[in-house]
Amino acid sequence: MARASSRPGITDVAKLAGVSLSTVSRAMNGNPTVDPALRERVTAAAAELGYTANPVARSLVLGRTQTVAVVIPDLENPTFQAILRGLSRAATADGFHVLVADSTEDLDAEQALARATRLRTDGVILCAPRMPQEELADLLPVLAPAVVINRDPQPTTPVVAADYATGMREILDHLVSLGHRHLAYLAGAARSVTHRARQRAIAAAVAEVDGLVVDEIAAGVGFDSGTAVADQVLGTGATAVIAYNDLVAMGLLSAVTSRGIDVPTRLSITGFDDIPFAAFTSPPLTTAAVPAVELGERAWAAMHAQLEKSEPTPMLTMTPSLVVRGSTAPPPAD
Amino acid sequence: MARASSRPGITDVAKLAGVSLSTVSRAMNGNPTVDPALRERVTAAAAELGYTANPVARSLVLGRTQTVAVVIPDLENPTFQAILRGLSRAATADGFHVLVADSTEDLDAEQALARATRLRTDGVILCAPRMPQEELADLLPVLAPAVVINRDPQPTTPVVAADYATGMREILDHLVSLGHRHLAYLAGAARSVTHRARQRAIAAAVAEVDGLVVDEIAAGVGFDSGTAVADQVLGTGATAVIAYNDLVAMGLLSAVTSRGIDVPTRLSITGFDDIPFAAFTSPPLTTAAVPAVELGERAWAAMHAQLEKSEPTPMLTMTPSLVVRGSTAPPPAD
DNA sequence: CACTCCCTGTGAAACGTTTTCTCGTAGTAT
DNA sequence: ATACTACGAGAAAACGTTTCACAGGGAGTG
Repeated sequence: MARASSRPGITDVAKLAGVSLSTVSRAMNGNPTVDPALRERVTAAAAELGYTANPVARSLVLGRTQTVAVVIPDLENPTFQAILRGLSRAATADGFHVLVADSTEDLDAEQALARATRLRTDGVILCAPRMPQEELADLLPVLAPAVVINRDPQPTTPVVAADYATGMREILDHLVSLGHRHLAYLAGAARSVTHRARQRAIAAAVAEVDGLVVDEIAAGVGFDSGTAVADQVLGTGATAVIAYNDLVAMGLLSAVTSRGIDVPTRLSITGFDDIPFAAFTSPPLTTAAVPAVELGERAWAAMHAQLEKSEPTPMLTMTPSLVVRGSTAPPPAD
Repeated sequence: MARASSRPGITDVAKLAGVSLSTVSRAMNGNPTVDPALRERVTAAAAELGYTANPVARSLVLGRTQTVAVVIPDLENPTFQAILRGLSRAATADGFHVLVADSTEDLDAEQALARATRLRTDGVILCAPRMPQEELADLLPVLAPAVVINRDPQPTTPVVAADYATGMREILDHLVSLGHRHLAYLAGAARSVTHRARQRAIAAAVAEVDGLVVDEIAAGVGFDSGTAVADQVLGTGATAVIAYNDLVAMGLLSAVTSRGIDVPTRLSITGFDDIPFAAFTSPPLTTAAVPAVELGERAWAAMHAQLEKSEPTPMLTMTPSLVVRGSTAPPPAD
């Protein structure tokens, strides 16, 4: 007999309903080979006891946990927050749970975290823009099933990504069409895949547009990185600056504005991502909108497909859309 | 013999090391009663096989999962994001995993979600500002161990909360000291505990300050709610408006600015929370800074204390600090 | 009336650990 | 030399479920 304090087990239900455990299990799981009358008795007994099957025990025997892990480099970054949000809601809608692991930008922790969380979940969605490709290639097989976000195509793992190169090109074209020829690019994470995509777009634009010059300035990925490079940016004489992301753009915007430089008349600034607050700076930020929530949803869909139908999803890329707001204008006349 | 495809089990390690399962288990768990030489052999065998104990099986026998659930009403809200961030990092630092459940403001789903996640975790941290107290009181015992965020004290469950009444009072005092006597309060979630705390602070201020009038206007909790009530706010003739939170304040700020009303010279606006972007609106927002990250950290500490030492934490409240920025000024002279 | 077949429900094994209990061996003391 | 202690290792039970293999019984058919 079970101690009264503990949660009721399947045995308790069986005893109360006067059947065997197996019958209870089948009845609860909707197995059609169980007599309706018996099923009725069982569900009644279960309801009376407030019985719910222990998911841990189920997981052990079934070999699946109904849970997936999401590894994110930085929960503070609005883009990753949006990805997590889209993913979490989509997974919940399908009856799955989400384990969230914030690697806090720690490259070493990232791997370990991914492996560790995989052990208690059915798969991991990996958002690791800075992890070296080689390391990633080693990691993915042990993580399978996995889904990777914002990386180049992988041999065996579905990738869901935004097309940063195209988004970047749209920004470049926008600035060029405004008349800018001397730009500055605030590079973020040097090792990140999305940074290299941006560089490709820049190289292509420089090759195609006569007289276009783009100075690359090392910066970070946060607001502070933007403020920190303000003087350096102004020193280049560029008439427009392409920030690595909206956060950096906002930092730069704030710093140059406080130096008395008007945006956009004296200097144009663009961001990237279109985070929720990009529309509310002054002036509001021209940026390339990355559909982060949808990225998360698609990542879940790719995972779900592997889990249920063990059907691999092809590479899926989504194109950011240029959002022109008030932070860009033609270069000053002088 | 195990099929080659599967992960190595404790039996495989035992076989390779030439010992029994029990010894492997003891060796891996650092049980001191195992001979150093044997332990050596076991760890070597484990390393060779790449063995890691199956956490699900461990959880079943140990009765703990090393995982906690966090139930959040809305992953889109920056304050909840910050709470989650603080919580997640603190829990990870202590070797725990975090299951995140976004109830998407759905009151019914909230309960079910909390109960369901509790079954696969060791406890749940509940952030449910709108759940009726009676319902909460029924729920908490079944969730135990639990920690509640931003609610009034509960009989058996630790509560970690920001003192919204005091924060509100500081805002009120700030506006009064600037000379404002006619205020508008944009009420957010009418059923939320923090709304009632704000109301108490308003009532107290009105009782103490001669001639102080505060009009309460129903609004929501998001940016759009702020824009939606702009005309209504202007219609009251109030010289300063206290928004439910920064999001609402930003919406209002945006709407009144686009109507040509200057903030703060014609109208003062205050927010609440001090979300990351409150400093970057124009003008930057005067607000009461809620230490959300720390709230999350403390919530984890309270949970951890229950889990390890089964020692209940007393009610813990943190006081928001007034951050005066550019969105408040003395009322217009006329 | 008897045999076979099918449908239901039961018993038992399995999932991969931890841990208690027990046993054997070696060392020490009388 | 014998007996007792102590310590380390193995066997087995337990965690709570699912599911396979089997048995029992009822019905249909020859």
